[in-house]
Amino acid sequence: MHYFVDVILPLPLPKPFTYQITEAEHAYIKPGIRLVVPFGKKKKYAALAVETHTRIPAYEAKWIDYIIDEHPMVTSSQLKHWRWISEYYMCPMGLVLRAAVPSMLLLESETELVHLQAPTSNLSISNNARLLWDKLASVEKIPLAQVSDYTTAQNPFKVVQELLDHKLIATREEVYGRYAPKEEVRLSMAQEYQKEDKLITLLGSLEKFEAQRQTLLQMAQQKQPISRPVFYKLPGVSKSSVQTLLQKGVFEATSHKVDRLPIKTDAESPLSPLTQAQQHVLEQIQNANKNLSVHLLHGVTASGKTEVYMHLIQDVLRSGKQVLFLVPEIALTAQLIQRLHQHFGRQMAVYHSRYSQSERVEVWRALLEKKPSVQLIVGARSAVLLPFSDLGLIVVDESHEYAYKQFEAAPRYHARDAAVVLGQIHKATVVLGSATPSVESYHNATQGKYHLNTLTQRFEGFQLPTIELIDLKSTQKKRQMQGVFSAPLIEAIKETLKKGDQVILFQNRRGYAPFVSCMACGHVPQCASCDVSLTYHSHSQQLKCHYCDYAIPVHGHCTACGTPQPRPMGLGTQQVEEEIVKLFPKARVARMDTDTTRGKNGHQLLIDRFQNRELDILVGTQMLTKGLDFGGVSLVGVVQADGLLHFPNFRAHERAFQMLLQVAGRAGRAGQHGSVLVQTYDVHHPVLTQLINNDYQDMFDSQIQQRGQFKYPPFQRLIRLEFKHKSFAVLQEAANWFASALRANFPEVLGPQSPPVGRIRNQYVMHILLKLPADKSTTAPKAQIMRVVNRFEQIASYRSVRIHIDVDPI
DNA sequence: AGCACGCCGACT
DNA sequence: GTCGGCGTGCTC
Repeated sequence: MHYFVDVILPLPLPKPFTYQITEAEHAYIKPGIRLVVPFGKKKKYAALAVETHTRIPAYEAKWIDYIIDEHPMVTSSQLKHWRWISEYYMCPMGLVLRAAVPSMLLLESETELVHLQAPTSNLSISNNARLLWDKLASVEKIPLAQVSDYTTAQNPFKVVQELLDHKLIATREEVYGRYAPKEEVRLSMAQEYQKEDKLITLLGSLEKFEAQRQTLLQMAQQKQPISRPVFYKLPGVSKSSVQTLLQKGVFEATSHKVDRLPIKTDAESPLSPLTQAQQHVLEQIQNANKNLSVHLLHGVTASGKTEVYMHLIQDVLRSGKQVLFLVPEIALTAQLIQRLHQHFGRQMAVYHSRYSQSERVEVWRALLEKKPSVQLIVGARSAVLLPFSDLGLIVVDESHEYAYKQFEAAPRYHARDAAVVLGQIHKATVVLGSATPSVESYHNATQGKYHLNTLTQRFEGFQLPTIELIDLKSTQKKRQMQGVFSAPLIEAIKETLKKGDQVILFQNRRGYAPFVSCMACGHVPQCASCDVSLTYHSHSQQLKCHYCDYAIPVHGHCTACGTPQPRPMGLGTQQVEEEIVKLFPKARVARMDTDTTRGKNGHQLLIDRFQNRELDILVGTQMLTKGLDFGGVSLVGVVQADGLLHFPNFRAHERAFQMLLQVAGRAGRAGQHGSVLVQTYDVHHPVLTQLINNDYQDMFDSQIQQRGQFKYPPFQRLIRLEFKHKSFAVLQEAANWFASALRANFPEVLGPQSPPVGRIRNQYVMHILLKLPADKSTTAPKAQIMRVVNRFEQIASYRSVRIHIDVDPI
């Protein structure tokens, strides 16, 4: 009898691969266990076992090398969920595996290992592990493939994993990677002065130096090294004395890696009581029919959705079940995470792609072991892929956010939809929260697919800002403009600054990217590899492409006709910033967009400065809209709303409404009355009317009517096929072939057409959009598409055309 | 996705 | 004559 195991390799392969195993291995291997398998001529991969069997394959199966795990690293419900993602989003399982599993758990033969110092002296590791670790101490780094040269262990991968788990070695990328763990400086008394007599002598000699004496006395009370910032805050401690004592060698400073989430709070503060309205929603959700477990929580700004979430979470945690709390982007959610941490710190872990590999692995393993310290997971998109075993509740905060949809690389999944499916698998309650729900979600709620819960009351003392439109057509006619600012907006900024309040200016750069145009011939410099105008960056004096790395210095002369001084055109945040600085030279102005927040803590630094009132005016893009609470802002100016309204996408109006309402919500949070001024050329635009009336229902009604009329979601499902090739002729022919092949099977095929940017990195791009009925299963149509893809790939001349499929594109 | 194999241009 | 460009096809 021959025995086989089917495995998923972390590669874009269409199906599992089959390897041969012994009878004993057949009895041992369970789905979810990792195996090391040979692949190709010399590569080795950690692969995931999904099935053992005795069916002899048509090819000669290779033997596996090793079994890594004793217990599955992936749970069966997790596999089920991954399969759904793989099938629904038409993406190979291997890529779901890649997206889900921290790379440290998917070691490859090239992975380089480095030796780390032991944190503690009493190690409980196997003999083989200790021998290998000792040997590794003498070399700088070794690739995983060569580990077998350093150990006599039968299963070198297992030994490596053991050392990784004990943090005795690390993968090179982790050590030198972009996301090095945060360092914290800790202070302690130098060894010499820890003896009481030495200390007393020293104190005596410092009689004339009261500050140093006080500082020293404070340190003498510390039983262990203390974090420097914490020490500074203690009574009697002076910063300069600490410096002096460090120089004298009385204190010692050591640097430690710390968890990004600070102190695990011992005393968790109790939750604040709910209002009647919140209590009502809470009970609605708790007492709902368990067969229909998805709830849309439509709560207006400042209605206290978070309080409801917290009570739900507390309840589920007490029942012993796990909770997943999804946020659109961790970096912009610091305030919320802090609040959750105050209440649930002991049971909570944050999971996020910016966390170090070892932190992610830690969370993964802790979840597998069902540890109470990770009963609540707060995370971005990829947290839906974690090994939950007993989920009771999933909260999707700001569920309308597009950041939940992965669009750059497969698997192109929508975390909100994946969360709904995950909830079904675990029979968990799913709460989708938003002040401006997506049209799809709200439609589902009105159709009875989701429960609808609404919160319309705001906190006491909270007033919604007044929203006013400024007609740019008329202010321009009356010559009431200074650059991009109208007289009423300038006046309002002036008044706000006079009051000592802060101002936010919002300019959505998309669709209005500033470019350089020659005044004489109108020439606009283009990217050499993409079909876009170059964007002007005044700080670096460069013209940059936003789609690739192409950049050229700004010439004093037009490259086409030689006329001096090409002029920047269009309107971007940078110009808004420059103009505001000219108009208000005394104001402290900063800009927040992807250019200024590149760094790891870029956002946070700016947000902190703004919150601490070190800035008066903040200019920014969408980034500003994400749930930030700034107490001092009483004016929000939208520099030009038109770019948002006329975006060529069926979701443009919905998006504009969401974005403008969110940005308006930044004005006047607690206690004070704020105002929002929206500059536009189109004051009668329905979205702007809906905005000033704060009328979500009207926005929804008009959108749902249009979506029905023009056959868009939620009435139709969209699948977008993207084709890329360096030859436009080949691409066009291939895309045309594909479109006609689809038309033979499907009634609604749009395209092929070139997207707004038709060439990126020297590759031409074409799209085909397929519409499928929303009320029928998409399994058969998707299989049909894959058959067309297979036929397509049989044609030699099309073979080099890359196809990407995006299900439910945004 | 990698990576080896293979067929065509710019060099010693 | 070779070195190396990247197009093509395979990996159980």
